[in-house]
Amino acid sequence: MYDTILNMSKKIAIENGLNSINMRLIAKNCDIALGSIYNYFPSKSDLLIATIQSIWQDIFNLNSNSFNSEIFIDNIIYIFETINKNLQKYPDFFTLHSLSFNNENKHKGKKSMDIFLNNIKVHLTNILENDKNVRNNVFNEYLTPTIFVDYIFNLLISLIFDKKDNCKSLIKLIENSIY
Amino acid sequence: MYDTILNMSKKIAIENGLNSINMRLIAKNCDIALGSIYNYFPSKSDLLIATIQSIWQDIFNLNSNSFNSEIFIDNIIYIFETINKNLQKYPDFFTLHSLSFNNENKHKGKKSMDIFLNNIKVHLTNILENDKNVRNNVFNEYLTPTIFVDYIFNLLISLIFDKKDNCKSLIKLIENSIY
Amino acid sequence: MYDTILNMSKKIAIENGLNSINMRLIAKNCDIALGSIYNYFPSKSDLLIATIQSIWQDIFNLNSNSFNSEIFIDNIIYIFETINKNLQKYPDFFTLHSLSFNNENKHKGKKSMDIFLNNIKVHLTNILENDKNVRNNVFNEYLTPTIFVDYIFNLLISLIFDKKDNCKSLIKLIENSIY
Amino acid sequence: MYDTILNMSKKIAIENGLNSINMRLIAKNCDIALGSIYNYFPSKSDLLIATIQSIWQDIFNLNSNSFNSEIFIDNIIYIFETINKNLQKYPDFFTLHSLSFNNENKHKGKKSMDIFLNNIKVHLTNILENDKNVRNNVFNEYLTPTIFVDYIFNLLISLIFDKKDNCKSLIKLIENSIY
DNA sequence: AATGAATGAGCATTCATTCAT
DNA sequence: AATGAATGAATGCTCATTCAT
Repeated sequence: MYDTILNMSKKIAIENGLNSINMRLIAKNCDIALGSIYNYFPSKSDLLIATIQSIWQDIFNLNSNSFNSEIFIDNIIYIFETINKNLQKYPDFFTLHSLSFNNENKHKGKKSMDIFLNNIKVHLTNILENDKNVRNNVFNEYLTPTIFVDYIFNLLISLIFDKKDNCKSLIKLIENSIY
Repeated sequence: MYDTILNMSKKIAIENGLNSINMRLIAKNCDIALGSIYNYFPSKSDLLIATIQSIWQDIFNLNSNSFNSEIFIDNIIYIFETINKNLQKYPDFFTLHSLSFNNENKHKGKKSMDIFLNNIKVHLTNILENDKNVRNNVFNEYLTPTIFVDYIFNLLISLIFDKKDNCKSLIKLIENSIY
Repeated sequence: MYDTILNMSKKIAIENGLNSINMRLIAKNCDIALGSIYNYFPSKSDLLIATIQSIWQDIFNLNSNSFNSEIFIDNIIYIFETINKNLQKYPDFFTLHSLSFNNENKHKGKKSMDIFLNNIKVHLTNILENDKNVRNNVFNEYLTPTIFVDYIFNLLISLIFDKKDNCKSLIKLIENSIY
Repeated sequence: MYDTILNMSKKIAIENGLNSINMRLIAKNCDIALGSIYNYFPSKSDLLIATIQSIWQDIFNLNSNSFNSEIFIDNIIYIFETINKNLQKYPDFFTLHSLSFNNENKHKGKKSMDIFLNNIKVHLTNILENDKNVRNNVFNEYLTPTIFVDYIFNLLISLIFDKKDNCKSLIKLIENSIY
């Protein structure tokens, strides 16, 4: 039941945007009583947080085991392709304009999300730091490996959102930057 | 009157977030009648679009004349600093969690915004293409100057949102990438 | 419109008790839109307070001018009869089990009510203190005229609530006590 | 189990008011299943009635044996002091704004309550009627001993609700009235 | 152009009660 | 007897929009 509700919430979010999620609609589409939702999610806010997290999990379904290369650039390609593959489950994903939390839920939701994404970033940073192909003098006190990974991750997400089918331009940028 | 309404809308948006904009509140704070707003903005949606555009304009208040250097990197620094300066008018800007449009308004609003930002990007691209310090083989069929500018712009905005007080890490990235 | 709503609220309160007041029912019975109520009463709580106060006012519609006797006992009779007369407007008054405010509204509502009732009590106390028929040694440090008036008022209300058609027993008690 | 539920209901009623009693909360605080309550109390209404009666019983825990004086006034003092002592178990008693029943339960609940209180009143009336210190001509066809006891009882309750620590003013009133 | 009262669909949330296990 | 998930009517409140004046 928990999953039924959550999946319906995800479905609605993806098809019509987060703002169109409302408890009545979910109940109706799940063919359950309105009150039943509250047995599993104490408030709409909680359901929203669970929904967003679940969508992110679906899309960023990468476990550390998957990073099978010691070459930074290969991992980026792997991530891009995995995400794109995962996104096939979400053909309407891009009407989902904003996966960010609103002000109230920011504190509750943001934290667990950041931890989740951070694991990937830390892993990437480790690989980058041990990548022997990186040329000298690429990093300094301002542009650290951590910040560089942040930047690349940021651009990667943009590519995804822009529905690019490859990340070759980003790869070229990385090559220019560090190899 | 148009401006009175628009400015109040901006004020509310910046202080409390886009979602807290509502017609009644604006009318009340402007000391005008609720119905009067509709003489200037046919719907809330239109007011929202105008509000967001105006905020962006305030923040990206760069006219092409301002780009006084032929060095790409100098223009980036100039943009970063100008935006940061403009932002001093908006001390609560960052409670404005999302400046994006919702589903309905997406089509209406996104377009004019893109045109606006595009002017800056085109200008930057021109400068980049004529920057003689750029090393060879930096661009290819995937990573074009246009796309590169997109990327840098993207990262620039991130720095702003993250309240960074300088863009030295981004400059270093650019140097690594193209000089 | 304000009065339409208030009167309907009073009607419902008197016929079915305070707890059966709800915004939808009032709107429906008034043949107006639910939202319209909120143009006049910002919240149910405010409507409730206004309702209770208005009922009390209707029932205790005594102005100081009406106290035309210098004899304490005559005023008590006058008050009893006036209230009973006013109550004819409220044949179902006694299903209104409790006219007290709930915890939340207590502070807001109780104050103005107390001021209202207090005026009558102060007036009665004045008359009592100047009533020359009162025998000696009736009051002491514990039983002051103010407290005595409180007591008598209290019993008067009980008589009203018990639908007594006269207050002769109370008069006898007063006579025993002070004359 | 019956008592566990009843006591929890009393606890909640006294700490937060009758209106905050709800079946879920009681079940949770008793660490039993929601449905189990219904094995002992067929409806919330029944639980409410039992709760109110039990609170009254706790407070008016006077058995006839306790009336050990033949002097009416001594019994009043005894009742006042006993009630005040019993109330020490209920430090938050006075947030319990109304111990009366709502419309539906009125008929069911009021009756048994009245019988309970009536026993005390009858007893007091007996004592009053046999109190040889009572002066002549105190009672007549309107003010009977029964009604007088009603009055005094009424005022006694008021003193309790007003958190008075003694009933000396009431005693003085009684002395004035009948001795 | 200006006004602002009226509208009413829409929303989150509560909670007594039922009933299959 | 005990359980607790499921129910769904009920409720207070919001707010974009309309329209007669």
